[in-house]
Amino acid sequence: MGESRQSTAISQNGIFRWPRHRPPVAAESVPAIFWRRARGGEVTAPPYLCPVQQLESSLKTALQTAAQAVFGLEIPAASLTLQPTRKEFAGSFTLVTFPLTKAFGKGPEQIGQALGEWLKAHEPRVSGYNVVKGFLNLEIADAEWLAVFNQLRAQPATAPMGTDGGPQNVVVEYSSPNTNKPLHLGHLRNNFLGYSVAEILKATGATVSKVNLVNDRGIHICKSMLGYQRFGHNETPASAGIKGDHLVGKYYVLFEKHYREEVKQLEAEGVAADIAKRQAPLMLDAQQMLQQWEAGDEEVVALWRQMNGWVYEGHNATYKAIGVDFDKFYYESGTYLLGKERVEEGMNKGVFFNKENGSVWVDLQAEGLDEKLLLRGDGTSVYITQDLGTAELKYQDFGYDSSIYVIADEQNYHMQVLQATLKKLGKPYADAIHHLSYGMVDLPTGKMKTREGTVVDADELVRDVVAAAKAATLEKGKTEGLSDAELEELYHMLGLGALKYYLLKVDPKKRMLFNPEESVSLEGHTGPFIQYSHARIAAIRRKAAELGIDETADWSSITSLEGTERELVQELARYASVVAEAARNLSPAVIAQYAYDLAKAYNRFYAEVSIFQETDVAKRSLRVALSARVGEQIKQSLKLLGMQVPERM
RNA sequence: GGUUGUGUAGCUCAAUUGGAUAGAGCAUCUGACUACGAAUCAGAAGGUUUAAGGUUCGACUCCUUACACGACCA
Repeated sequence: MGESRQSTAISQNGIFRWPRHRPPVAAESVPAIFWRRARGGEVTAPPYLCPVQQLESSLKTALQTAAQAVFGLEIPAASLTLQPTRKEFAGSFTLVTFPLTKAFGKGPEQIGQALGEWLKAHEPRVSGYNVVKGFLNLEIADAEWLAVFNQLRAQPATAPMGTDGGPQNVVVEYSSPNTNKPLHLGHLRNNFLGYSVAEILKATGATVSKVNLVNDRGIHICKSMLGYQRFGHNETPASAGIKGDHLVGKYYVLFEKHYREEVKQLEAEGVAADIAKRQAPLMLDAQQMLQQWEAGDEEVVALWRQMNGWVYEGHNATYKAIGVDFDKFYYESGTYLLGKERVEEGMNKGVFFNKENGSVWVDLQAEGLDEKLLLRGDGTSVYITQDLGTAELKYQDFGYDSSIYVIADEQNYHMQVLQATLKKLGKPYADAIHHLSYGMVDLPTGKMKTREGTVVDADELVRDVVAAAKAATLEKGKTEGLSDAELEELYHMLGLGALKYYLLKVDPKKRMLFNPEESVSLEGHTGPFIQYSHARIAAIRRKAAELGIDETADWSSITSLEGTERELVQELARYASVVAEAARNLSPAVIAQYAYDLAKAYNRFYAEVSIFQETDVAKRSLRVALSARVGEQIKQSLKLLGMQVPERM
C-alpha cells in the first residue's frame, strides 16, 4: 500500500472501457509556480528589501545609466538580470551581455568592457570588473559587503520576509492517515513536508493553519474492526503492551491474511478470481459492517469508537515524537454527509447527472478528464464525496486564499477531478486549491507493500535513527555537563534531524530512494553536519563571552575581507531570496540546500581564519559577529525544516 | 490504449528556472588535530546529462520522435 488518503474506490461499476475520444488538456493547466495563482497575479510590495536586493537594484540602475552614457540606449528589462558570479571568477554579480549585442550593435565583450569601465569610474560600490566572453563580472568593494552585513544584523533572522504576491491566508492539509494502521515511512515524508511548508509560508508572513483530515471510515476501517472481532479476544493496547495503532494494524493484517486464504479456497473450488474476491465471506461481512456503521448500529459504532481511540492515541504519540502538530483535525466521518449535500447541490444546479442505477456522476470530459462517479447507486459515498464536503468546511472555517493538499503524486488525477468538480459547482475557492504533489518513497528492495511486509514503520525508524545518534555521540560527542535528560533530548534531536533532513533535501516532486544506512548517517550532506556547525558556533560564542569580546565593535578600520569572510556575508545575505524561492515552489529542499551551503561556508571560514588568535580587535570582533549571525540563520533555516539545533553535541 | 511524471559521476541527490569549465555527499585514494570542536577542512579521481534530431549567440533546462522505469484512468 502507498500513502494514506489512498483512494479506496477500487471498482466502481466493474466494467471498464477506454474512452473513445479525449480532448486535449486545456492549455492553461497547472502553473509551475505556486505563487501568483493564489492571488490572481496581484503583487503587493514586499515590506522590506533585504540588503543584497537593495544592492542589486542600485547596480541595475547604475547599469542603465551606464548604457545611456556609453551607448545612448536602454537595456531591456528582460536582459537586465544580475546573477551571482560563479566561484571560479572574480566578482559578485554578473551581467550576461549576449542578449544586448543586437540592440547595441556591438560584440558581447565590447559591451561588457564599456559598461564595466564606466561603472568602475562612476559607481563607488563597484571596485572592479572583468569580462569573460559575454559575461560582465562586477566586483563589489569590501566596504560595501561590510555595510550589507551591518544592515543584515539590524534585522533578526526570524523576521518575516514578506509575502510578495503570495497567499496570505493558507491552509495546509497534511498527514491525513487512515485509522487502521500505524504511520510508516511514506507518512513521514508527508508529515515533514507539510509541517515544513507551513513553516516556510509563515516565514513569509502569511497566516498558516495546519489541518489533518483523518480517514476514519470506510471499508478498510471495517476490515481491521472485523479482524479484531474475529481474532482479537478482547485484547487492548494495555493488555497486549503495544501501542494502539500497532494493535489495530495487527488486526488489519490478520484480516487480509484470512481474507486471502478464503479467496484462494474459492478459487480452488473453481470460482473466477474477481468474483472470489468479491464473494469471500470476510469481504461480505466487512461490507455488511460498513452498512451497519452508516446505519448507526450501536455495537458497531461502539467498537469503531474504541478502536479509533486506540489509533489516535498511537498516532498522537508518533506526531509528538516526530515534532509535528495541527491546528485542527477533520474527520471523514464528520464531513462525508456534508459532501453528499454538495452532490445534491450539483444535481440541483444541473452540473451533475444520474445514471440508470441512481448513481451520481460529473462529466469532466471538456476539462480533459473522464466522467467521474460522485455517489454510488445505493447512496453510499465514495472517496471524493467527502473531499467535496471537507473543502467546503475548511473554507467556512478559514476563508483561505490558498488551500494546500500535501498528497502523494499517485493522486494527481484525483486532485484534478476534485478541483474541476468544485469549479463546476461554482465554488469561489476552487481556484485556491493547490495540490502539493510529492513522489513516493522507494526502498532499495522496491516499493513498500503492506502485504509483503516491506513497510518501514515510522516508530521503529525513529527508534533506529535516535539509537544511531546516541552511539555516535557516545563515541565522539563533547557533552560534558549535560544531564541524562538533556542527553536523551540531544540524541532525539540529532536522530530526528538526520531523518528529517534526509527526507526533505530531495525535491518534493521527485520520487526518492530510502537507503536505511544513509538515513542514519551523520556525516557529509546531512542534518547533523549542519547541527554540528551550530554547536561549533555555540562554543565560539561561549568563549567569546568569557573573553568579553564585543560583537558590536567599530569595524570601520577594516578595509578588506578574507575570501571566506566575503563568501560568508554573501551566503548570509541571500537568505531572504532563498525563503522566497522555497515559498514560491513549496519546496523545503531549497531551504535544506541553503542551510547546507551556509554551514559548509562557515566550516571553510572556520578552518582558514583564526578568531581568537587574531590580534586586530576589529577583525576579531567581526569574526565573532559573523559566527553569531551564521548560527542564528542556521537555527532559523533548520526551524523551517522542523529541526532543532544543539548548543553542544 | 490514453494521461502524466521521471531519466545527470559506481550510488544518493544539486544545478540561481535558457548562461561560463554540469556541482555536492557517500564509496575509493592522498594530506591536515601540542592551534577557537577532525560529526571538520584541503586535494585527487570519477560525466557523450538515456538516444537521435530541432530551436539560438548559448540547451541538463524549451520543441519533436524513440527508449527505459513509475503513477494514474477500469
